[in-house]
Amino acid sequence: MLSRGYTHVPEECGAISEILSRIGDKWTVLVVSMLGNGPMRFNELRREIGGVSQRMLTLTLRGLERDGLVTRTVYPTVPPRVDYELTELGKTLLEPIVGVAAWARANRAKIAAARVVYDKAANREAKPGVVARTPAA
Amino acid sequence: MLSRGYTHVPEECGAISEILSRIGDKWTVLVVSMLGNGPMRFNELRREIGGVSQRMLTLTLRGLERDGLVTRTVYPTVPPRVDYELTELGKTLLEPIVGVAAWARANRAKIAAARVVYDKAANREAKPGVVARTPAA
DNA sequence: CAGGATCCAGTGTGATACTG
DNA sequence: CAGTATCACACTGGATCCTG
Repeated sequence: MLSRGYTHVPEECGAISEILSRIGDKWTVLVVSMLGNGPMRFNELRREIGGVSQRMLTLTLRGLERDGLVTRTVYPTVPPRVDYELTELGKTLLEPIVGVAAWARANRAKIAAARVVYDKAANREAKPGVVARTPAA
Repeated sequence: MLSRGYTHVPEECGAISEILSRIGDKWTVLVVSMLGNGPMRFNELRREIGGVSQRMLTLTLRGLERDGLVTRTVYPTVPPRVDYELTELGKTLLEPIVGVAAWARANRAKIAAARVVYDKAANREAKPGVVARTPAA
């Protein structure tokens, strides 16, 4: 496990961080996951994901296209039809991504519990008798 | 995989998305990775990571602590000494995280190349003869 | 249907200065 | 050493309106 001899290369950190924040944005993982089931149209994705604005879905897809993770296929029909599909590179991303997603799903309860504990402790030590942090909500 | 019968549960998406953006922020993955090598002190982390502001490192560590992923141990000496260490839960996160990090490291060249191609194409069709997008940088 | 353009609010991030 | 406090700012993301 990372043995002990893990060599930290600062230069790589920048690059990796950048990619990480790409896939760490609000919709990328969701979109890639959905596309893992096969090609989808724009509004199809929009419906399935739910809660994503038109703008953000467009931006997310553009970004993924730019990074060579999805292809965008336009059928010049009327009304227009656009299919999005994972590239081979995109499909390889699927595996690590579902790994993280699985972890998140498996551990979100523990995390939620940890937060409750932490917040409670924070409130106690904050200033006993005074307002404290959580504003009632 | 994801077989075809992947069931999309919108409720889970919210929760997963939230966790994803937690670990998808700018420093979390880096910090967890470093801590994977064993406990570290505040400024030790700061130095090793490089480029992280004091504020952001503090915020990141607080967040991880709140989520039960790292422990914070204060030694009441002078000068003060604080050790950060992964919890058991934190260590389980290490595996999926290095999976993604490995993917990022392995494919950043392809991504960079894809961007060049995409941007070049975008520039050509943008307005032939005019400035175009990349602002010189 | 797909998505471009605009405007606006929230917040994530950083620089700096100060403290126990 | 290990923070906290404050400010300033860019960027993310959403709502809305418009077009081919």
